[in-house]
Amino acid sequence: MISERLRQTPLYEQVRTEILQRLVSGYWKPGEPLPNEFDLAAEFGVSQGTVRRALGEMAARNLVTRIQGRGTFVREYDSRWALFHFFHVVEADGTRHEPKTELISHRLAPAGERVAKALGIGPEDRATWMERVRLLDGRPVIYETVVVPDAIFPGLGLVNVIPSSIYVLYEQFYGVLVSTAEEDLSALPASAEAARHLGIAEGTPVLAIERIAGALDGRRVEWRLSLCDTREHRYRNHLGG
Amino acid sequence: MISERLRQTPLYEQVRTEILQRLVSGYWKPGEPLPNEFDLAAEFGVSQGTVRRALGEMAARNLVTRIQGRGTFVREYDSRWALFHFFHVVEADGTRHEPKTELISHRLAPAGERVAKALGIGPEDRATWMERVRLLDGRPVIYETVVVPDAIFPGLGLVNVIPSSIYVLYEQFYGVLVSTAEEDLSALPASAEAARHLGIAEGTPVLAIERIAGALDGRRVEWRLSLCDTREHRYRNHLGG
DNA sequence: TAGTGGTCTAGACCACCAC
DNA sequence: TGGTGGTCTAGACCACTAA
Repeated sequence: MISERLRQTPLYEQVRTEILQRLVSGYWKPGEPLPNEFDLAAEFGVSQGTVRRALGEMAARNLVTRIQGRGTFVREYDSRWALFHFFHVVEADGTRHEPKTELISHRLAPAGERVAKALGIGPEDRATWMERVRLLDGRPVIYETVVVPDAIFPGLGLVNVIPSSIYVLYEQFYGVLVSTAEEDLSALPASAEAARHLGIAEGTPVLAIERIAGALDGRRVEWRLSLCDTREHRYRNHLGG
Repeated sequence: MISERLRQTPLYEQVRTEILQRLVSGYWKPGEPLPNEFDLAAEFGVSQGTVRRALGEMAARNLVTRIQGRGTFVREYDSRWALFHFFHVVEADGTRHEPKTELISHRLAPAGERVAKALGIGPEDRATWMERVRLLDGRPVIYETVVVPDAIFPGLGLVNVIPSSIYVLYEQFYGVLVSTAEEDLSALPASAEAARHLGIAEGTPVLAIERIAGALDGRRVEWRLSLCDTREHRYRNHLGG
């Protein structure tokens, strides 16, 4: 029950926050339908229109999916959405292809200064380190290092199989839904290691994407450094509109 | 007057489209207030709520600014908004600074194959070419080439002064409001020319941002190639949320 | 105080889906 | 056919701005 009339915050924001907390807490799980608007309105003690507004905003943020005639559903992780939202690799002609992923290494180790600072944890805190190569048409185009805190993903460093879409793993095994990312882009000469994995000469310019991914509840859950060979591919950004 | 009840498209979309066309056509000019919701509703033959929804969506897309107690205003170009929306240069520590701009050259010439293809014009069509350097703390960090069709910006190639924020010029002198951008990012070795302007060694990796900017009415109005020295600065992207 | 946008409600009707 | 979300309306009241 919401409906405190002393409110400084609008009712629809309170409703949105309450619904969000239920998603975060797992009270409603990905893929499940929410109660309909009238039931939610009755439960929260507001009108249907207020619930509608809250749900509409959540749909705009991709937290729920609304389907006319069927209902409102907790968003399931869609690898294509992620791929194109967080990783817009395109061919020179603008077409998009889904890269394949090969896991190179995978271990438990301290986070270290740089990652710790990015994720807001201690440098000695344990984390799972993964190295991967992404391939397009069988040729390596991205060499990346992914680091996640063991406190948030316990045991991930010991698992045998890491699926290609790691964000699906985060969601389905740990209930962590990645919803935001902050990326810092720069150009670097390829290190010896990166050059080896990408099959290019050491010192070749590579696009470096340092990403901090955030979960629904605002926690920073992943640090990632992607080194991209952009001689034949581009990283695309669409802004505005 | 809208309100055709045979509609396939919702009324609020028709209202939005009609208002957008008035912005594009200059019927309402940047900075000017729109009529209030009731007057617009009466003019279009819809209810206030429908106008409200149309305006709310336009506010979300940054086309108008709504201020409680004052009214709804046609958005004026805000250089800071653009800078951070289209060009998020950040220091290593994440702070943002507005770069200064120096115009290096400025001439009228054919668009050429690459630009013509990007802008959807003919390679022989005339265009204004501008070269600029952007500086942070007096040091060059970005060397960029900006090309715009003479058909859209007639005489720009002959003007003496080009202001630092070129998008303000587009808007105030030509009524062209840049609202979208598509960017392709890659890493390149600095050419001799870029190296000279950036004060770096030839072959140093630079971040290349090839941008096609779109106007409110959907026309592609600018092609731009920015070569960024990212040794001490980053280009930041915020996704999701 | 008058006028604006912001919130909230209540209810009608439509479009779509599943059964 | 019944239930869902989508659109649209009408009207009340609030919050903010400006004169």
